[in-house]
Amino acid sequence: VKERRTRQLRAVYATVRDAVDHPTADEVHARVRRRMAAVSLGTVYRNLQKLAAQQHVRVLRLANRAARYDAIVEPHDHFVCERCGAVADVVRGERVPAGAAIHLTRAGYRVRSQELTFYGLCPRCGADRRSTRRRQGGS
Amino acid sequence: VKERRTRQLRAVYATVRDAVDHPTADEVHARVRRRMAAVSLGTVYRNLQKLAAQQHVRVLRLANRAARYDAIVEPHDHFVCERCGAVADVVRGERVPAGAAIHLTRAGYRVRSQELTFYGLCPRCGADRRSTRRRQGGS
DNA sequence: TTTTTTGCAAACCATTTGCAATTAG
DNA sequence: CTAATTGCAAATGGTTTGCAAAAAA
Repeated sequence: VKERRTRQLRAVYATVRDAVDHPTADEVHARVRRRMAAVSLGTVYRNLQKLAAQQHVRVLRLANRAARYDAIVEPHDHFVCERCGAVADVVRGERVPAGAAIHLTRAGYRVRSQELTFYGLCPRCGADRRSTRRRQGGS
Repeated sequence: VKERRTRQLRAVYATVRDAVDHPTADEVHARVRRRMAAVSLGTVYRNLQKLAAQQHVRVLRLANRAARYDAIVEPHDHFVCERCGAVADVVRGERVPAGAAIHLTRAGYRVRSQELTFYGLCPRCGADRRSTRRRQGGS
């Protein structure tokens, strides 16, 4: 007997899958709690890493402190707003620089994956520099 | 009166500048200590962030836990070995995907910087999968 | 002298872990 | 049944911070 499909696991996955804002473990925890009572943060972390190991979610470690989770596992990039912290998915407009990868491969490196992240200001924060709230609160 | 050029600040900067392995704050601390007695870790952190604010060093937050520091501030990418944790600089072989950036710009985002990181196995770890030490210890 | 910086230790925050009690299969 | 999972709380690891003493300018 192994690999159980617990209520908690399902809830954690559903939460990440339905989120559009790349929530942190804490945010996932808060959202899961709104649907079912008393799920511990530790359990959320454990399920999150289990899902990551199974490739059902991707872990994003951007400039920020806390890791963020993304249920879209297909290759794509991200944009991080340096003002409000929001993370957006970026459609890969053209193939990422094969040049560097080939360079590495020739030098004996085995490239397994790559991550491209853009930093700057999102439309809301870039528009005018006063009237923006710090975060789009994870309710 | 402001912005003092202390022995500690100089030592921290010199250490990062002379390093080729993108050391963590802890590693910088250890190396600084070899040159001058009793410098506290807190001071190393403070100086590191001061240098970062002045753009004299770049802070790298890769998949690992601890931040790493790089004295090369010109745009370039990195490769992270998933086995030994080593970080290597990558010469940007060809222009980074202008496509995605243009896409973002058109959508109202202001792109200020970008970071491309490759993950995989470095030559040493990829060669054979047994005889490799976990880290290239910072002597 | 005056103000920044340091050292130290405690505080913090995100994440992990040990263990007894639950629970899915 | 019984091994995997949970909840809880304590432990960890990286980084920050308050404060009095030390040292640049």
